[in-house]
Order: sequence, then structure tokens, then C-alpha cells
Amino acid sequence: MPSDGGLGQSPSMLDPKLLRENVDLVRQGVARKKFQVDLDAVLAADDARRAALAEFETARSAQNAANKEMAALPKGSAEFVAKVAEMKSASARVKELEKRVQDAEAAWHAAALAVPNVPHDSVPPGRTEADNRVVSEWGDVAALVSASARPHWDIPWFARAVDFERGVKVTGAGFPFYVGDMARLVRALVQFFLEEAGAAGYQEVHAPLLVNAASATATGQLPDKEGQMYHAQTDDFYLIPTAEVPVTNFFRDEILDESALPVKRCGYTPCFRREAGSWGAHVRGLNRLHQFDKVELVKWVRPSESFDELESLRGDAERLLQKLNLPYRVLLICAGDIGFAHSKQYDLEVWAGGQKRWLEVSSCSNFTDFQARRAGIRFRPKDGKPEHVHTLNGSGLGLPRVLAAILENNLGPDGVVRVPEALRRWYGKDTIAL
RNA sequence: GGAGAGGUGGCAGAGUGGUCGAUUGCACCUGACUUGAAAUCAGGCGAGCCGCAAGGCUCCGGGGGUUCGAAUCCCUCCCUCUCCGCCA
Repeated sequence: MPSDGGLGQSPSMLDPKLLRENVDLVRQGVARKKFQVDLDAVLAADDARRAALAEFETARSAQNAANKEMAALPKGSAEFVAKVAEMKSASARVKELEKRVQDAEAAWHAAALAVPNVPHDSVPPGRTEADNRVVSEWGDVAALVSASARPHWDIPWFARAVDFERGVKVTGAGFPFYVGDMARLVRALVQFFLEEAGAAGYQEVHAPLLVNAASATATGQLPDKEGQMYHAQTDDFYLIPTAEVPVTNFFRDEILDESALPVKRCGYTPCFRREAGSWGAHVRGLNRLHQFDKVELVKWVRPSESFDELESLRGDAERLLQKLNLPYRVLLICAGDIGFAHSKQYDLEVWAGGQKRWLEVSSCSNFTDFQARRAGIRFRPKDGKPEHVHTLNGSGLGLPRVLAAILENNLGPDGVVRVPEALRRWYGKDTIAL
């Protein structure tokens, strides 16, 4: 159930106390990101809200006391009747003050929603993706240069294996059919990713593909990216753009046992993205789709351990590419290119030998307490008050671009693609060609 | 989709207009007793916000209303259960 909080409990994304007591820290952090926000306006709204709250609480306190006295009075007595008359105006005033508090809280909350998470100290400065830092590379890209290399959409049998035209007829652009061996290969990849995640300690969940507005808000898709999600309007549900949304919301408004941390979960789901306005010239074939498959890794961890957990999460994602023998590089995303809710983010990019391009197949991020605050996910320390957990997630991995890299990197002169050894257990043979 | 019954603290479950943020049981924590444990006894035990503090305020599925006063009455939405209908 969506709990948008009553009086006195307005969930915000950034810790309001952090903002109040360390404005400069937040100001510097936000300045490193690409988002613009008027922190002074947020602070002013916070002041206004607290002032209104104090005034309301004083009036309410008096009203409560008077009501307690009345409870002891005989109902019909003259004293009682006089008191009722007296309290009428006081009651009206309390109502008015309460309304003012609600307005002030709504204004403050709206302002606070615009404040992004602050980037971690280890995040490099920069304005655009050109400033992202390559922190490691794996595999031999040069070895993939060959005369027969070509983009996957130019492989003669590709149009039969991944049928975009039939997809257009049945649904629209970006909803292809995978046919025969290609469908098998998709299934093999899903199996492989899930098995690997399970072996790395992630508990598998099979999640809802439609979520309500409260869930989409908690993980940050709403209100920011409303236009990027498909919306089932009759029931007001959103098609998930990533398993991150349902999987992270599993624990929404819950307090976890500290002994259970870190909680690690994985889930395979199709993902649906409208990708409005982002269709460019080099978006062809499997590079960008409206519906695609992905296995997502999600962690809920103690705040003190979240940045170490980010490193191991990234390692879990990297291992998949290594086992598939696909060359890749790891980017540490710069402050200016990092997401709104993110504190630190690594992207994994696989080398597609035919297109001779790097394709993003995973994004591994630490959201610190940003999502947890919005989603109300806490843990109870040994002896103490509940604290927000830190949440992390990463793709492990997104399918279509991995598929593209497999096709392009393993294509022989004979037009046959050799399927990575790691997939044979589920794929059943060692080549694909239709 | 229709009819009916419900939604209260970690769980169970009282409470139908005022001293109820809420009886009680279980679970849990502390202490006593015990060699230790169990049993028993005593005490404690929801969350959030404002405040230097004292203290105050809010929360009984969500939202709105009636009232001096709402867990309790009204409206609305969501959800759960039972029966009927439909259906992979």
C-alpha cells in the first residue's frame, strides 16, 4: 500500500538533516553532478515547514488538553455546553494550522525531491560521458579483427533468427521475435546468468512485471522518468523498465534484521522501455529495443560496507563476460554523467567486433541510502534505532547486446557462429546458423 | 465481475464517540531464583517528526468528511478471506 506519510513523516530522498547541517557538502556534491537544484529554496521550505509545524503542535496540544477536561465533565452541564462553544473556534483554528502544515510539507517535499544523491569522493570529476574513466580492460580486442567481421544485422541469416519485421506487425518497432536456435540461445543466456548469480550467493526471485506508482516512485523512476515507462492506464500499473523496481521494492516499508544483511537477490525479467526520443542513427539491430531480457542483481547492505559491496557486485558482473570469453572494459562514471539517485556507478561495456564499438551491458551502482530512504527500507542495529540500509544493483547481464557481441565476435568466415562453451549446457550444441 | 465478511503494534487478538497510541496472550530483552537451562516472579519492549531540553505532536490499510473530541460514525479507494460467475 502506498504510504505517502502523514503529518510529520515525509519521506525525502536526501537525508533532511544532512542537508540542514551540511549544506555546503551537499552543495559541492550536487555541483559535481549535471543536475541543477536550488538548495536554498529547499532549506527555506524546510524552515517554513518546521515553523508551521511548531505552531500547529502548540495549538493542537491545547486542544487535546481541553478535550481531556471535557471528557470528565457531565455531558449536559452548563459548563460542558460553554466549553463546546469555546472550543469551536479553537478547533477551526487548529484545522487551519493543520492545513498550513500540510501545504508547507508538500512544498518542502516537492523541493526536496529535486535534490539528487551526492557522488562519492572516489567518483572522478567530469561533465559528460567523455570524462568517464576506463578503470580496467579484459580480453583481446585486436584478436577479433577479421575480414569476415560484420555488424550482427549484416549476418545473412540474422533477419530470420531475430525477426524484427514480424515484431513490427504484431506489436511495433523494437519488439522482435527470436526464432529457433536464437530463442534457445536467449534461454541459455538467462539460465547461465541465473545459475552464476545463484552460485555467487544471490537468491533467485521471479518478480511481477507490472508495478504500481508507489513502487516506481520508491526506486526513482517516478516522477523523473515517467515518459520512459509503458503505462497500463486502466489499472494504473507501469511495465517495469528493469527488475530493479519490483525486486528492490520487495522490502519496501520494512525493517530487516541486521543479521540478515547483506541480502543478495537476483531476478530475470523482460524489461520494457519506451526510449522516447532516443532513437539515433547507430541504433540498429539488437543495440536498443523496447522489450529486452535482463538478469538483475540487487543487494541490501550495511551502510559501512556498501562501497566494498559495489566492488564485489561489479566483480560478479565481470565474471559473466569472462566466462563467455567476451572482451570488455569497465568505466567509472564521472560525476557529471552519473545517475540522479546514484552515489557511484560502474558501467561494463562489451566489445562488439563487427560494429567495432563498445556496448553497455551492465551498470553497477551504489545508491547509498537514497533509494532506501524513499522506499522506507531499514535495518535494526544490534541495540539502537532502525537505520536505512544501502541498496545496490547491477545488471548481470542485459541480454541483447551480449547476444550481439556473441554473434559478431564468434562469427566465422563460413557464416557460422560458435557459441561460447559456458552456454552449451543449456543451448545443447556449439554453433548457430539458420 | 457480483454478494457477504474483514484490514488494529513482530505475530495472535480486544476495543463501536472522550482519561486509548491503544486490554491481553505469544515472541523478544533485562533482572531475581538455578550449577546451567526450563518453569516461575518482577520490569522492559512499535514507528516517525519537532525541540538544547523539559516535553509536545502524528500514525489503528490509503485519502477525504462529520464532531468541541474519531481506532470507533459517514464517503471513497486499495487489499485480504468466503461463496457465485468467468478464465490461462
